Amino acid sequence: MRKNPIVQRETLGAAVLQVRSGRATSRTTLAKALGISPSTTGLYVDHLIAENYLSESGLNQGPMGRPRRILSTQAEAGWFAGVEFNAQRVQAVGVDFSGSLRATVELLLPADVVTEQVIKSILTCVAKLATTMQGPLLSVGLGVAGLVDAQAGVGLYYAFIPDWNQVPVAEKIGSKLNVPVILQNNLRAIALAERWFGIGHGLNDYVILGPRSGFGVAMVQDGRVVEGAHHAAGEVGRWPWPLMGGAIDGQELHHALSAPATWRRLAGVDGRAKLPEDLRAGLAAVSDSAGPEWDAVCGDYARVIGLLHMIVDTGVFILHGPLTMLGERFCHSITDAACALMPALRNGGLKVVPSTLGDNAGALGAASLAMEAWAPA
Amino acid sequence: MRKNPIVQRETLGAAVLQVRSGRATSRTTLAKALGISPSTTGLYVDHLIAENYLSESGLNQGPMGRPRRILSTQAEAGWFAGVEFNAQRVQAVGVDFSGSLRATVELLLPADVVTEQVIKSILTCVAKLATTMQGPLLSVGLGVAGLVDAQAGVGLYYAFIPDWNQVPVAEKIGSKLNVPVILQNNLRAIALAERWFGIGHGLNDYVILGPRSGFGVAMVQDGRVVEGAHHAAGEVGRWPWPLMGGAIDGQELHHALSAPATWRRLAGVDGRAKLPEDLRAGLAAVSDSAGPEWDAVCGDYARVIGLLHMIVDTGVFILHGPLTMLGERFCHSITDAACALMPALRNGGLKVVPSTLGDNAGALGAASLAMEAWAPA
DNA sequence: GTCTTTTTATTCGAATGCGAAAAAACCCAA
DNA sequence: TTGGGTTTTTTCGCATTCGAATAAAAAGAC
Repeated sequence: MRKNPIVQRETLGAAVLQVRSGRATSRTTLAKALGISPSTTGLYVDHLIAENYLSESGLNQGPMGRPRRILSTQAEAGWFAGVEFNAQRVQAVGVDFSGSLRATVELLLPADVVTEQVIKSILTCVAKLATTMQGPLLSVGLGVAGLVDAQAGVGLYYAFIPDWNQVPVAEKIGSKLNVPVILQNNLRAIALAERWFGIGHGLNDYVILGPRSGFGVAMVQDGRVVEGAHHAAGEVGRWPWPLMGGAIDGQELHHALSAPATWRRLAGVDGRAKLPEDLRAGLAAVSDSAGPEWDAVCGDYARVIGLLHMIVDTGVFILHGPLTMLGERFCHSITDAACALMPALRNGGLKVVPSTLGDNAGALGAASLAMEAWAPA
Repeated sequence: MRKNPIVQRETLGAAVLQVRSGRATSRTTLAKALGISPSTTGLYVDHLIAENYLSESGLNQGPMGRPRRILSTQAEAGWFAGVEFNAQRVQAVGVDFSGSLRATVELLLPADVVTEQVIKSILTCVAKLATTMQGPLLSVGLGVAGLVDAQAGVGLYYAFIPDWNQVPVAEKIGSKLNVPVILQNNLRAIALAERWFGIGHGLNDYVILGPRSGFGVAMVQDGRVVEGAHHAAGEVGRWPWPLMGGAIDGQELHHALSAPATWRRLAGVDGRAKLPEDLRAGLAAVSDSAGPEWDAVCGDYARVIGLLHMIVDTGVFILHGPLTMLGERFCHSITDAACALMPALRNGGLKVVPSTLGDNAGALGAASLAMEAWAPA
């Protein structure tokens, strides 16, 4: 047995993250990943095993030498809640300590929803999850629509809920549940979801494309989610459209490239046409991928993505939202169109891919927030 | 006298930076800035004073309590060289340990310059500076034209020097001078120059606008210079132009908004017209700030800046290069035009300002690189 | 089998950084 | 002038972290 008690909460949390993500599988690799000495790492691991957060699950024999003692997270050590909402619904997921999705809940919101109802629905979702999850709830991540001050835990503004203004969400939820509550804008949460559950695994630079009721992007640069000086990074939906239009008629990008607008353009109906019940299904039914409408839409996406790419130099664009139903062919058409429009992109590894995550990416991202923020008491 | 010898080079360097920047003026404020305990900070300061890097320069009495013992950097402790080049010239500055500009050198390059000549000219500049600077040379910062891998210390590519390809500049220079050599793209170096010598002081988010022979931007987000996954962040010069043009005629943004192109447009001459000897003077002579050309140019700048602003959400755009000669009126016109074109910007604190730094901003930025990287032996 | 090589993990003394308390330096008021 | 209040700086013991050496665990050679 070792000697010292341990205190560095932060480092313990970081260690668990490394193990959970699979970046560190043994004491030695963990030491390297955390940048601390092997001896200290041993102490930390001992402590985490004693507290039942980690366990050893067999040996891993390399080409030679003493085999590594494989470290794993203990799934039963507790769970994380990830909740995301917009004006229509609340989605929530429960994720065990190993990072596996274990439960899903969805709650529809009435048309004239107000702040207090949203808060209550969030709490309801977490309570429902709690009935199926085992172990204690460790922390809650929240993907919040609209502008968010993540640091302060405050929802600043959301156009589709009238009284959603300077709402101290983290405090409101946290005081009821007595666990840490972490906020982030829901699109930026999705960026984290890709890191933990999707294509973003191991990537340090990528962009989430979020054409939904509006159009926004979330950027990850050098492993960090970009928030912006006024929490508004990636709000390209309000770009003027067309980009070079001389006359100012108030048209903005999301009028042309939001998910409903895209459907209308592809379906060849005008602005007054009723949207399908299920937009995803409607988009999946778009079969024509060669007509002039298709080319026009892909060209528009290509322009936006190309411009973005040249600014932030990321490379991978991950398409989210209903438009993922258009599949690979859509992403390919966009890539092709971008290279055709912008010579500068031809050698530059531009890649557009549809997300492999489903409709609950936001909730998964919120759960990722919770996981990343957690540290043992 | 205290007890312990000190070893954490990194922390010593960070401490000096805090003092030099004026963010920390006493042991206590330094402790807070560095996030280490006051007791340890005391040890570090003792060490730095003993080694003659810092000194105490009097007392600062607050409203009550024991007065702070003011810490200052020792100007004579050594000096930093900052060198910047492009295809035309090499500029270099010598900065003393307190961060004051002390010497300037410029060297013109021949029209058909090749890599080895550039390296030699850089060394010549440093040697010239050394004759006027006192104390030992501590480190060299290099603002490199074109694509740069800062981490590796390699100049990747620069269009205007034919054999500038995968040049291990840091190694080449460092091995001659036997001091650390730090590289960065020259526009990104300017971003650092603004932090240490200009408007960027205290700002965490801003963008450098660099219309010169081309057009690029450098971004600072959350205090960090953005480099991009392929070292190409901010290369907006290759945006297609006009942005929404249907036909692909290979026109790109820098054809319209580079410094020479801007002069031509404002002067009302066509592409074959000869440029003035001194572009800065030529631009300063542009008196008409109301005609249709002026509006067109400002509108174009406004578009670019507006789009950028909505992506990265920074707020302050600092104009660099020859166009600063157009002064405040140019920046105001751009801001006005941006707000007119993009309703979303009207409440959002968009600010465009001309840099107060002169022609040697790049060299100053390179010196900032050197200062930021230095740590005692 | 035993010994060498290689890699991982642990032991143990040394030292670095921290926290709490003390000291120092100043103001102000009585 | 003296004592209380306030803030900065230093002292000092303790605990955490590190580095180097050691132990452990396997593969392969002989």
